[in-house]
Amino acid sequence: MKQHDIAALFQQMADLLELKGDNPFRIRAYRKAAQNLKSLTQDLEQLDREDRLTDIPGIGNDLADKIHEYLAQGSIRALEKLQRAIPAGLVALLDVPSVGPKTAKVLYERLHIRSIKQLEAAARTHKLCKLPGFQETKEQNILKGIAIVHRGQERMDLGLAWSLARTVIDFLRALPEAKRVEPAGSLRRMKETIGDLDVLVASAKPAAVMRAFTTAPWCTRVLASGQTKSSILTAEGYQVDLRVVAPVAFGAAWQYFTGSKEHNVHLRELAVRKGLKLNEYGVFSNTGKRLGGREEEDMYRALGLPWIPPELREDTGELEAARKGRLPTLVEAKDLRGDFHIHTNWSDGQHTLEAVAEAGRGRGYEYLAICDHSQSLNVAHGMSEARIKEQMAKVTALNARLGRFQLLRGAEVDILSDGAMDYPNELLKQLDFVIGSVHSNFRQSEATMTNRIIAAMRNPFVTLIAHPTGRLMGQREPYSVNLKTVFEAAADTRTAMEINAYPKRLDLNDVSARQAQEQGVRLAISTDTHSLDQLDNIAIGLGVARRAWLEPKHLLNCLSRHDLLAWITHKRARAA
DNA sequence: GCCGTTTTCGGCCCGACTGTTTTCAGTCG
Repeated sequence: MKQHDIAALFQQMADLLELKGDNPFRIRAYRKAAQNLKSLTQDLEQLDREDRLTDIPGIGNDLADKIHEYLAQGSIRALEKLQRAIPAGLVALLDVPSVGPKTAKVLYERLHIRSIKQLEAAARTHKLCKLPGFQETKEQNILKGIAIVHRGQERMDLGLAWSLARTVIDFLRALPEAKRVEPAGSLRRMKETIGDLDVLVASAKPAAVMRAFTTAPWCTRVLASGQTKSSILTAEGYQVDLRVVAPVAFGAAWQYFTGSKEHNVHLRELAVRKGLKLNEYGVFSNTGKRLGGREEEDMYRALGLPWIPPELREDTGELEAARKGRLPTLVEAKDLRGDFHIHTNWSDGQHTLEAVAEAGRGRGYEYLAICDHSQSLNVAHGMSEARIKEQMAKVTALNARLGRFQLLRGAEVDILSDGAMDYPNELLKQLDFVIGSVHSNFRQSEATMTNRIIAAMRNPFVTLIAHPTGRLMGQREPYSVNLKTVFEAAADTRTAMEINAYPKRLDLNDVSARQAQEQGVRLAISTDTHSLDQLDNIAIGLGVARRAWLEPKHLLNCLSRHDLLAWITHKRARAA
């Protein structure tokens, strides 16, 4: 994906310009452009061919030229010039908490430090505190910062982040001084990974809340502690930021603390143009009169906007949509009538068909699709043809006793290296719901992998392509596949694409799912459940779907069982 | 470097916390 490469280069240029002490607004322009490139759902090379790169928000003539230069020649001269001027290691110093561009510049100019290793050595031998503006404390803080870098704390996946957040939130909600406690930040926006947790409390006694927070059992180190804001580290090394505000300002603070930063900057710019000022305490007129802030809605209403769901607050068009009254009616939990991609102990799941059915009915679903592994996937006890026929009979018998809630007879069928399915069509046609998945030969070329998946979609009995990129966050990179081409074929063949809700997968991701929807593809959120507690991950997948601007009409899960089966039959009939 | 229902030039969000300060710069989100 070229746009991601260019986004990274623009970020790098921003870092280098920062070290150089360049115009901060110019630096911001590079960062903003990088951000917008990452969330671009159009084809960058096509925009370039059509000379429409400046249609991308934040891209003007200058950056358009640089994008074109990279696409044509694979390099950007301006970046190379910067790289020659500024030693490579210097950028890495910015990773150290408490070291910003000014500090890094002094370190380089005075002590010729150009790597974290050199910085650590200088700090340990007390060379830093001899520098102007440096003292013992700053030297110690730099060493602490280096320790944090070395521990290399990875971002939390969304599942882990929510479980930690629940611990923190439950603790704070138990405090008598806390009137209201809510998650904020990227956690509330349901970003796929979370750097640190943000929690907001409304209280008339902030000091008591702060004291409880910084002495909580899961707090092992206090990074900062003030009247309204504190940061701590948990034993696992995760950072939690707490902000305490008066109840009258709760909405303003929740809006501010939820972000994203880009959304807030844009929102505040709109406010300035209207002669208003937004901050975390409220919305104010130019005479300083307070116009609101108790509820989040106050902040948007003052600008003539409807409330914007947190998952959309990424400055990727939501403010313009809000202004025009075109915000999507996002899918909600209550719209979901079922889940697909459920494993049982017939392959590598933990629970019986009966237990799964009971859990599905207990959640108020209309259906669950039982999709155990196919014969080739030996490591996951893939089912032989005889065995899946046996399972189908079992499901049919079970359904007779279930009533309104029903299990769908399905399978997660391997897409073999050549694009063939791992069961013959005579068997597939007997199933209600067929998932096609790539579980082998991940290293095929992009063209081969793309054709392999498209071949599966052309099979009339394949309903859904699961985890379409194969990534496992922190463990396995996505395989090479041209998603745009895949989506074209998906729309053409009426094959749905999965948003896999397993927290380390989450593919399609938010940007790709939005792109798929824009190309007319139907999507499905499914949990890939192997043990019953994982059915709860539907909330994580729902977050991705909402970040992708999806409405109920875009999702298979929102169809009744009757309409779902009709949708599946349509593809099969058309192929016949 | 971008951008315009004030503008093609002159703006560009806003505040908390820290450290080293006697009024503020740097960093962070």
